[in-house]
Amino acid sequence: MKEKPTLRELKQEKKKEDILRAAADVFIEKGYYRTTMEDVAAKLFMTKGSVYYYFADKQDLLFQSQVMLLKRGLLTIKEILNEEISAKEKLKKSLIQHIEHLINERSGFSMLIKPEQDFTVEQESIIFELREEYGKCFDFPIEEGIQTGIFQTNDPKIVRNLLLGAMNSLVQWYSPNGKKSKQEFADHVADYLLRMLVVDTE
Amino acid sequence: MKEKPTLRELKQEKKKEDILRAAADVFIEKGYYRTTMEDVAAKLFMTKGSVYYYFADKQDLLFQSQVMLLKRGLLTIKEILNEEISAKEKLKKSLIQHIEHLINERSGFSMLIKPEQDFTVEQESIIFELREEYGKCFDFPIEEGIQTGIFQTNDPKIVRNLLLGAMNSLVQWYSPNGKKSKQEFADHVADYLLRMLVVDTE
DNA sequence: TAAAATTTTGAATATTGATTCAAAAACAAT
DNA sequence: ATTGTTTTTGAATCAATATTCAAAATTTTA
Repeated sequence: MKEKPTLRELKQEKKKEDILRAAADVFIEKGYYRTTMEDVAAKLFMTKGSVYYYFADKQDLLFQSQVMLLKRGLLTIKEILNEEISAKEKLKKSLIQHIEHLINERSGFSMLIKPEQDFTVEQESIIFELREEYGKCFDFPIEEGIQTGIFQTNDPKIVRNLLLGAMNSLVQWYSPNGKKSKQEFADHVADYLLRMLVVDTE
Repeated sequence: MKEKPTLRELKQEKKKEDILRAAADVFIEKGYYRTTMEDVAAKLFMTKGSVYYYFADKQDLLFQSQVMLLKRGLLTIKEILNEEISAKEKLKKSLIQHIEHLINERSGFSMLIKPEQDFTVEQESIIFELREEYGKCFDFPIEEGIQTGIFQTNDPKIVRNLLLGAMNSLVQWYSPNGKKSKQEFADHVADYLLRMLVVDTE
């Protein structure tokens, strides 16, 4: 049943890939809704009509580019699982792998709307201030804890961001149907997060 | 210079608030780009024209509703800072507060595009599968580590999600201009995250 | 090289949804 | 009740793009 792929088919495959890469790039940079089909086409010096020859519609482009990114990430991370190393090493390597994937592709599991892309500069700076102020509410106790020695870290800023990032992700995966009550859940999550700062058991 | 607010002005204030709340709700539920001004208006049994009487444009609605949410969150979290408790207590309380705020408002620091909102059901389920597969790559070593006793947690799923959430947030705040090299950075971050699982110092 | 198949083009169409606005309705003050 | 002010309405406008499509260009095949 296997057909030999003709030259043409190979070419077509390549073109599709190119388009997907370009699309992913632009989507990541400008956000899905703000990119036009022309943006994508322009990136490859084609016209939008051409893009439609390869892909059904804009949504298809988003979908397939997401699949591509995910598959690409999966490939490398799966290799790690097969290595002959301790679970801790394995996890650490996977984390590093994922982090580098994120940094390089600038694209995570979910697409973001960055407000700075829609707001005016004044609006943007106001939001920025508020977020800073909010962040400070975590920085203060962290700094205090470092002073008094209950927290151990050389990167308070990084940890702060990790804490906030981990929490904010809740919006996506928290389900109120779990076993735990809201309070219990919040309490446990807070404990796990706190562990990032507290190394010794008291 | 202070003017007594007339009945009318009070009413107007209230209406504005109502609209902002409604807008925030719909934005959170459907995502900014997918909500129309009519959606917002309908939520309050008004017509879109009316909304324009109170707000300049859609963007303004997004901006002001974000400000509202942020300010509301700030209010409660700031109180915690003034309490007479240890830094660790303070941080924990703040974390819990933030977590509950997130759960209740279903809105974090950034707006996300949830694929389930744009994709067809088939597309959605494919993406879902891939993400699951990806997540598993972290679950396996975590489970293994729990078995062998190097990891301590009763909530591997939660921790897994926290790890991924924290990492994915990188996309938003990581700057390549920091002191650390990419590798160093990834390594440190991974170490902090690992702390969530490893309680004892070896 | 000619015919057939594939790919590209860009203008035309379609749709969606934001924004405007003049008129109507509701309201407040005298 | 009358008049002036505020608010609401919904139809009309406007703009931006996604999408289509027939014709032109290109490539492959024989």
